[in-house]
Amino acid sequence: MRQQLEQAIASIIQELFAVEVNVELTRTEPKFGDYATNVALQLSKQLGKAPRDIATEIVAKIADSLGQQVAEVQIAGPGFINLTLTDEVLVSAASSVVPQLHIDQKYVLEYSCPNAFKELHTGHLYNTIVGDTLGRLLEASGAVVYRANFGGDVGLHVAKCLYSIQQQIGQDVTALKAIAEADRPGWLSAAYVAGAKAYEADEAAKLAIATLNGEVYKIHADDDHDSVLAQMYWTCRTWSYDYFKAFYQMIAVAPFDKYYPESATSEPGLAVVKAHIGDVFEESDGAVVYKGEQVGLHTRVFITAKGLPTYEAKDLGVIFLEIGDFLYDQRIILTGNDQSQYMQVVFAALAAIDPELAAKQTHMTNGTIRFGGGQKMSSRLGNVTRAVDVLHEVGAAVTSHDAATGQAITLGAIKYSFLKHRLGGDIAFNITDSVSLEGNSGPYLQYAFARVCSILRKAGCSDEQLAALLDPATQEGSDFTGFESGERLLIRKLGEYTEAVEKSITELLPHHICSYLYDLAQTFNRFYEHNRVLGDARETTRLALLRCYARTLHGGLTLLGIPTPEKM
RNA sequence: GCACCCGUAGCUCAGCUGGAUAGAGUACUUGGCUUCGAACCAAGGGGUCGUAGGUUCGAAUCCUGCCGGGUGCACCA
Repeated sequence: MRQQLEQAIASIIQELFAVEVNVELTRTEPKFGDYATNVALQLSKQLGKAPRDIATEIVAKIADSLGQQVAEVQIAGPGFINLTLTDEVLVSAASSVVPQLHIDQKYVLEYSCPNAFKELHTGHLYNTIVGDTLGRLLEASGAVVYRANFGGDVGLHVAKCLYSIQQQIGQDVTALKAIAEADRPGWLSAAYVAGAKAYEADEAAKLAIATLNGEVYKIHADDDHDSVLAQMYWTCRTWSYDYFKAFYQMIAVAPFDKYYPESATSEPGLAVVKAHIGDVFEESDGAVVYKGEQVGLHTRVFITAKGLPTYEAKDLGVIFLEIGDFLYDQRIILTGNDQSQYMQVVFAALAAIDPELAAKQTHMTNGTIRFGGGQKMSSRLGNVTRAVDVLHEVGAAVTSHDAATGQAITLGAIKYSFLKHRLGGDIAFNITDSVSLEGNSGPYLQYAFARVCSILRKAGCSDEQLAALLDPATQEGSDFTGFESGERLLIRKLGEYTEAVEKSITELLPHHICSYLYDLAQTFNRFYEHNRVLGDARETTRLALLRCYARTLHGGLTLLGIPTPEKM
């Protein structure tokens, strides 16, 4: 709709002044109209005319030729052209359709990426929720999305954990069977913490852990599933992955299509780097490095002097594994923003190896979660907050009638409080504010939805009708007639849904949808406060507005991955 | 030292491909439920958009310097 108008105005200008111009219609305050454009101001210098004179000529033509869509057109201020749309256009714009911007494009989305044998913390929680939502946005816009999860299943952290386990159970693998399923994550985590402590405090332990580290690599190299250590390792690795999967299920995110354990990426990573020593990489002090300075970056080691692949090489390895597995058009990797310069070097090296593949890479970053007082959580400081703790804390603060609804509200509160911020910066997470059911929060929107459902039911809408209404596949009807001013504000706001979603999809920034939905809910609440629906002479039109609102709110929340209970 | 990100109301944040009086939430003050769900709505105070310049008809938005905060810079992940 907007694009159509923009093009129409562009061709009017072409006709009048013989200039090519990109007309941009922006939403404007209701008192000015529905859309505004500043083309007249932009053209002023080029045409050597006063902006208002240019606007006058354009406006006359618009009134002439766009009468079907534009009810009113005015010039305001220094030369803005303000358009007021006809009611018919407003109605047709108010659909909860998601623009199909990525039809049949294949995306690999890599996010979450926890290390096996370790606990999921708040950073994983944030990253996972954002990654999941980006996936939903891409899928809704027609893309095929493969979700990949790349995590460390080898390395010092694993050895520390195994060391502590050996201290506890010796060589008795069967002792692992005694640990109840529910206790496994906590038990592993405790083992890691104990192992890490021993590593710091005890020289003998440090040595033993270093040896274990090498042995774990050997388990992979030999594909060993029989030795005592191997049995211990594989058992605990499985526990770890089971724990991740259970957690993802608990926070209701889409399952991952594939896990790429770090152990599987070493070999392909090493191979790629070694194949390009000389033309891309060079040897330096026994290590293989990429000299980033040549492209304005810094030098990084890809293979250590001992011949081991670093994270850099493994990251290259996973890129090649994923293109082999999925033949993607685009790959998006989401990590903490502390990795942004690191990733630039990896991508620069990749660009030197395979420019075409490098062009398909996008690195997106999320900031750090900070808790009250701006205090950063870190495992080193011992104040790291586990992801499950956040769930429990928020869950405890939610009061609800039944468990399922309580869980929905908990997830809504957490997800929304993460997603509403522009992606990239650090965010302050305040448990009290996030569960607060007032203001710009997930529960506010959930409540708004439950409320409109309740009204629709009262108006005679059966469960089946409601379900059909909320189903995106259902064709939207429109029994609207002309609007009163309050109704018009609501239908106008409903029409902005598609634009907000489009913005979120093209920029891969979910927060635009959050802002929009909050705005929408507020607009509705204002409308509802001042206008009677049931039993009113305008009931038919107003109920149609309510249905459209319910559908839009539901669609938006679902797109974000936020549960939409119909009662709460 | 070099590089990247950030600095908007007391607090938490939108707005940033330049455009009309800089917006929300929260907190504070006040008003509105015998009437469709008040987890709501309405009203009020609260700002030199870090700072100094520059570009422009026009800057929170673009450029430069400075101040303040965060992060990253060779064999960890």
